[in-house]
This record gives sequence, C-alpha cells and structure tokens, in this order.
Amino acid sequence: MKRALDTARSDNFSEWYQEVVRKSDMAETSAVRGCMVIKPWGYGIWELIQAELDRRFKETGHENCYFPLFIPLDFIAKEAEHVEGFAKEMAVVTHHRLKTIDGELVPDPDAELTEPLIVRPTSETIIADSFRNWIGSYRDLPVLVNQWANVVRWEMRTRLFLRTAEFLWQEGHTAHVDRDDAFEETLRMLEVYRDFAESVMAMPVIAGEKTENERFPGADNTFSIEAMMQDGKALQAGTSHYLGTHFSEAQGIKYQSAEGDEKFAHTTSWGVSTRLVGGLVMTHGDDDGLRVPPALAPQQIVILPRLKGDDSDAPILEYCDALRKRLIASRALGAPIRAQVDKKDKNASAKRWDWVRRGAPLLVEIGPREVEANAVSVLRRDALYEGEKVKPGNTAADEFANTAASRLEDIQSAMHGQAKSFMENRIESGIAEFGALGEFFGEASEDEDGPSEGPLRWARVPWCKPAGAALEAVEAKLDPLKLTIRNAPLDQNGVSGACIFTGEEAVEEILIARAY
RNA sequence: CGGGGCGUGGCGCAGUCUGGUAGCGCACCUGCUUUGGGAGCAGGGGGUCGGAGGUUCAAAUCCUCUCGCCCCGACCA
Repeated sequence: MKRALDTARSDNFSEWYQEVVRKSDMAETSAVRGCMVIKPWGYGIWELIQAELDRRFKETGHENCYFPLFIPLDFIAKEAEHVEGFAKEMAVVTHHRLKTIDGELVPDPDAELTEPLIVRPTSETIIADSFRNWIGSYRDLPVLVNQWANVVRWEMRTRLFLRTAEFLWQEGHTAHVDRDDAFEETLRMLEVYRDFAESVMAMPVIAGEKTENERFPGADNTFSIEAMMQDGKALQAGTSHYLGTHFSEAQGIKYQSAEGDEKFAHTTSWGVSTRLVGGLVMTHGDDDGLRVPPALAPQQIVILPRLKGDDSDAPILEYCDALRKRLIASRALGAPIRAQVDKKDKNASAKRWDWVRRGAPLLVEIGPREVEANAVSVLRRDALYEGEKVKPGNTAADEFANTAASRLEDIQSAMHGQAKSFMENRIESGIAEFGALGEFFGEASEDEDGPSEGPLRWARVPWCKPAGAALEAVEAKLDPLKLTIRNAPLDQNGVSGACIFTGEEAVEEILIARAY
C-alpha cells in the first residue's frame, strides 16, 4: 500500500519523525547550528497552543510581561544549583562591536564588555531581580506573571522541536507569602498543563513529581507531565516548580508581614515549550504524516476544488467559496471553524496528499459531480483508509455544513481516545521485583497499532522513595537498562508491597520508562 | 565532548578507489494532451561539487586544515 511518507514508524522511528516534520511543512533546519525555521503550518499550531494556554493563564489570575533577553553573568552565579545546572549550555555575549581586521569581520578586541551577558536559558534570576523591587509588603503578594519568550540552551545534539538551541516557550513566575500558597500555585499550573495536554492536544499525560535528582536546578519540588510517544518513550511535556525561598534568599525578595517582621517570599516557575509540537507529532502522527487534533489545526477543514483549467472551474470555485463561508460562520470546539479553499493551480490529488501529510482534520473534495449533486466528498484524516483504500464519504452539502462542528469534535475525542488507550495499554503495574523489570524492558515487544521496535511500554512500580546515596544507587541500577524514573504520579492507587529496588516497604508508585 | 557516517542544483542520490573540467530521479518553468484520485509527452532553467590551502598541464576526484549535518553515547524542556 502506498503511503504518503517514505519511512514508516516501524522502520525507523526517528527518521520517520524527521520526515513528518519536514513533509508536513512545519519546520526545517536553518543556516544556524541547532536552530530551526518554524514555517507557517508549524507556527500556526504553536499560535493556537499559545492562545489557548494564554487564556487559561489569565483565567487563573496571571498577567503577561516581558523581561530582557540578556542576563548579567553575575545574576546566574547567585543561586549555586542554578549555575551548576545551566553553566554548560550558555550562550555568552562578550563584545558589542565588529571590526574588519585583515579583511575579516571579527569582534573588535577593543569592544569587549566589562561584564559578559548571557542569553537567557530561563529567566528566574532576571525576574527575581524585578520581584525584589516590586515586593515590599505582604499586600503586594502574590505576584503572578508569565512571559512568552525565546530562550537559548546550547545543546550538543538537537532535533527539530524536541531539542533546539533556541526555542520558544512561556515561563510563569510567581511569588507568594508562604509555602502553602506557593505550593498550591505549583500544583494549580501543573493541572492547567495536564488538562491542556489532554483536552486541547488530545495527548494523554501523567502528572507527577520528579525525584530529587531530576529537579530543576534551584527547586525544592519539581512536577512534570509525561506523555508516551508511539515508540514507547516518555516525553517530559511540561514542568512546574516550587522554588522555595532559594531565589528569594539569593536575590533578596523580602516582604514585611502583617505582624511586621521581614520574610522571604516563596516563588514558583512553570513552563512549556515548542517541544509540545514534537510531542504532538509523536503522539498523533502516522505513516501518512501528521494528524493535527482539530483544536490545534490552523485549518480544520481544507476544501480542494477539482479544477480543469477551463470554463467549468468558475462554478466549482464559487461553490467552494460558498461552502467555506457557511463553515466559518459556525463554531466548533469553542471557536469559529477554520476552513480554507486551496486554489493553488496544482493537480487535485497531489494537493490532497500534501494536506494529508500536513494533517488537516477534514479534507473536502469538490468537482463537477459534487456541484451537480449539491454534495461534498469528505475524508477524515484520522481514519483515512477503508481497508487498503482511501474512500471519501459522499454527503449532501447541507448535511455536511450542519454537522461539520460535530465531526471536528468527534475527531478531537477520537484522537484523544486512541492515544489514551495506547498509553494505558502500555503501562505495566504488575512488576514486583527488579529482575522482572529488566526482563520487561529487555524483551522486544510488538503491537498492531504501534511500531515494533524498542521498549513499547512503561512500568509503574512501588518504591520506598530513597534519597541521597540510596537514590543514586537506584539510578545506577536503572542506567544500564537505559531506564529513567519519570515521576511519581499524583494519583496513587494505594501502594502495597515492597520497594522493587531495596525490598523495604514501599511508600509510593513511580513510572519507569526510556525517555527523550 | 568521545565513537561512527556524510557533505555534489530546492530535495534524494550517482560520479571520488583508477584526476581530463558534472549527471540521474523528484521538484521547478513553457507548451500540448489528460483529469474522480498522488498524470503523460516534448522542450527548458538552475550547480563548478561545504569552505580554505596545497600537489598537478589538469582536482568533485589526491593531500592538509576547517566548518556543518546525521547516528550512537554523555547532557538536556
């Protein structure tokens, strides 16, 4: 059977991923090492992600603002763990002028900055500096801000969307009177991410707490949402941190309480990035390309006129335009329907496959027959095939216009359902001892609805939550198996039995998986 | 940063061993034909072979250096 991509997921998952990103017209590599060009279809998806998250952030009381791209080097040095965590991947600005020397344009040796600036890898320190000025009294708290920005982390190996040297994200930063208030905020935003992933991205995730070794540099607690990709690997899709008073103490974010004494504010930070787009690809893509859940599709319905290049075209185009007008007048998933007529002068079936690769949820094909019968031919991207054939369904135009919204909503929930059962069927919770864990991840597993390569599953196992050296020992056991502890899910189903690492009594369950 | 691989029109590749001055497929442009499922035929445009230096009468091809990309590790959202 001919598919729209050259590489199948089961052939080579990472090659497949690259091909989807490129052939769906989302992004491409750029002339700059490790940095990508996000093209309109990919950026359109990101804009919808932004719009929906932004709405949710504001609904939970946050306001947007903007802090500088550059951070003075000594700011980073103020929080010890923070330096440790980011030092190895900083882009540093050292000069402010160029000069031609021996015919070559180079940084002017006489224009060296007295203090180097770093390009933000994250903004805790520069924002803390402002918080110090903004906060004087308990009446100023909480401070709840968010910024949409680009950040730079000089990664060794990059992959489009999943790990690029520069990426787009949002970072929320808040300050609170005490631990309870800050902790509540941390969990609130984690829940915003979880719900967004599930209901908007149709990407099932598991929310939980990271182990102490996986914490954000400078955090007391780090929580994540973890999504299962179709190769069975875990993708950390969002994080929310309770920072305690680390940054407040490092940078003097103090306030006077009602009782008159001076206290450090408790801060949080939380973020998601363009990595979500990579997660979308690996959650919903298939061997014909991307499938975009309707809530995030820049065009939810693409109308493809079947043109001949003669007089017969005019009524077809007119019919398509009228249909589009009707569609965009109605709403689906809480917003006006986004529909487009692709009038490009190109073979109709070539255009069809272009849109299949991009993953537009509904494709409507209109030729003389449809115009004649006042009908439409419709393809659902999430269910392209009937057996081995692509068979558009024929429907009256009125009926289609009236049901377009519910069709889109169907697709949204079908995609979520499919991804959810994929994940749920692959989380094993019956492993009671470490040896069985090795066997579980060692064996090659195969499935009808997924790629046959690699560890297709996760394990949910009881442990005693060791710390320090004991935790290091656990990680050392997992390392040869290339396994990592993803998180301790927030919804614990009642733990019983012994820790699979130490045999001591277990206190909670954790997720174990290979990860991106 | 360690190991491996690769850089030739927009994309994918052949040519490199055995130096003689660039070719194929897709894409693109023009024309004609075709049109219910990713069109056919004909004609055409576009590259000096990642970059720099060297050897040579002559370099995509040999040598040196360098940059970048991909895969596996380490690191990471």
